[in-house]
Amino acid sequence: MPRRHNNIPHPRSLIPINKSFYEVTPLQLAKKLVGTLLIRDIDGELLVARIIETEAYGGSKDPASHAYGGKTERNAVMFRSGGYAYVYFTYGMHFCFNVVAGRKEGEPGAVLIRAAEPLYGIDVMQINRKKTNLRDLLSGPAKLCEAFAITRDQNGISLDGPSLFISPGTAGTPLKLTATKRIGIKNGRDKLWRIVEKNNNYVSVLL
DNA sequence: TCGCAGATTGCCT
DNA sequence: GGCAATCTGCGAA
Repeated sequence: MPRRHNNIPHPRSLIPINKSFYEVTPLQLAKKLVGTLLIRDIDGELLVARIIETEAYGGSKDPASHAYGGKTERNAVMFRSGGYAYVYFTYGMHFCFNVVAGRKEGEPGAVLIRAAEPLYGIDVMQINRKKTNLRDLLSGPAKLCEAFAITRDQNGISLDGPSLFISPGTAGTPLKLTATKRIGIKNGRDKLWRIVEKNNNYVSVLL
């Protein structure tokens, strides 16, 4: 059972975070995004989850980033200013959802949303995932996309609603974060750019 | 609980 | 043609 969050407002009252929130470096944004709420509205069906694990990519020189080596059609969204969704397809069957970071157009950077804690619309997530186990519902970037029905169609959209946006949630409350090495990459392994919320009962298995 | 193999498309060299 | 910011099922311990 996920623990309860009594301090979280009703989902219908959630509003998108200001664009300026995203106008920082990828690493800074990766830390800021932990504890915020990801909201998805699919034809009136509301899904809400609390982000608990992220990874930073990009900056000026990061060999693990899709933007390393220059701009292509695939990674073009990463070169925009902050606050856009960068969704890519990988391993022939999975989508991954990123939040573009940065103030200036032309400087690539993004934060991969790796895991979240389901709060509202759990039944819809279970249907989308074809799984009922709560612990496995959003415990990975591709799982999260499947549960939230995020596909190529969401690539490049602005994260200020209404179908997909991020809300402050418990942001501002002090959180205990752990920085570790990033998962599933070949280059740039030295960087501790994976951010995980510590002492989270729901996701402690991921550490 | 842990580790490994297989799935399967498209991007980039 | 190689390989990827992954997940799942299965078998072993």
